[in-house]
Amino acid sequence: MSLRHAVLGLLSERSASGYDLMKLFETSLAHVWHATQSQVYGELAKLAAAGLVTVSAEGPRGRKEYDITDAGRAELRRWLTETEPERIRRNESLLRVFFLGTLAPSEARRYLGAEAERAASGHAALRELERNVDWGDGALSHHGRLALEYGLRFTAMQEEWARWAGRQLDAPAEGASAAAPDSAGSR
Amino acid sequence: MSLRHAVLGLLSERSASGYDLMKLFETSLAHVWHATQSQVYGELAKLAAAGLVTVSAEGPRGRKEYDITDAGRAELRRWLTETEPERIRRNESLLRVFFLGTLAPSEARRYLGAEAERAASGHAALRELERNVDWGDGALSHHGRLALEYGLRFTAMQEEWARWAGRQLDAPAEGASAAAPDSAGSR
DNA sequence: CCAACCATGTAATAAGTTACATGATTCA
DNA sequence: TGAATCATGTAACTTATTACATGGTTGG
Repeated sequence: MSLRHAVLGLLSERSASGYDLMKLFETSLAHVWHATQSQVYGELAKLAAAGLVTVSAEGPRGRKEYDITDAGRAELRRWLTETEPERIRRNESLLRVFFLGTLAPSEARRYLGAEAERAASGHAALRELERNVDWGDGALSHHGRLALEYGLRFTAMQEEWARWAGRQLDAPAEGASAAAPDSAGSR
Repeated sequence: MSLRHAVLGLLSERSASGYDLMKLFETSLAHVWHATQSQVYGELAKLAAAGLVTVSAEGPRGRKEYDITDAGRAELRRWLTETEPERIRRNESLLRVFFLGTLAPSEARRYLGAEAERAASGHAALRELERNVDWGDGALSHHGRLALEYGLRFTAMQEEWARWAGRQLDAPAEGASAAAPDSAGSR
């Protein structure tokens, strides 16, 4: 139930409306936790009912500003310190790799090439983001910097892997014995 | 709707029952696409209704063996060659990083330390898997080898990142200027 | 004979997506 | 005055999780 904690986390930095939160989900959290508008509004209502946030002000156009409560902060803290993050168990790109054998070799190579490109452009987009974000806001953007570095390393790793995997397809399919010099084993 | 394609992909290698497929989801696809038993049985029924698989045989204990049909193979192929994989947009571990500022520094450091440990033990588990899997089965395990290498590189990257991020917490919070020598920028 | 394993399914609930519906305010 | 933006919500549907329910077969 991490959407709940994502909302609490954002509100722990500053109060915000559903609309404000959506913008945060689309910018700062875009690569980390996706949420739709209907999810956010729904979750805010549930959080308010549970007493973890309150409507602290109402503005023009029916705007409702939400504040995190002490109970909300306690729940955020409990989540961060007492629960383990769920491991990622779904990766569509990688799922496809399992079934590349059903394609012609040239098609499989094309897929891995496209993967490398996607990773490279993801990397470039993060570099761009790095230059454009105004660092120095709150703690959130300070830690966001750490997440961005993760993204940079991740996309770099993905590209390298995809290029390596592409070369494996060309190499003789002799099984595990063929450890590439470039393999993770070398680290 | 990748569960559907995961099932088709597995059946493209060999026919299987729902029970057999579940074992495959728990072993080969464990780190790549998680599915529950009720999802698998439900999906098989839907696939059969759609004509993408057929019940090719019935065995003891009500066992139903499923075969992929030509329409099923066509759909698998369409998915692999004509659609783009969905990017991962949810990463709970990384979401938590954004909110580490709400914790005491020692707690934040503990979190990143635990992340490094989790990555390291994931890496070790994959190394173990690498030694125990009998390579040389079908195309599926050949490509599974590629996915395993991805896992090895990924967990290595995660551990390195978590250790780096831990050091960042100790370093002065001067903002973006403090590029670590270890940063992705050095590559 | 009984434990382990094989084997399939349903029900209830939760989480996530897509589309729709509505309207106020600001500013050029 | 009209476009862009602010702002909230609901409905229908799909996907995923958890728990339950049932029973057959095999092998020590």
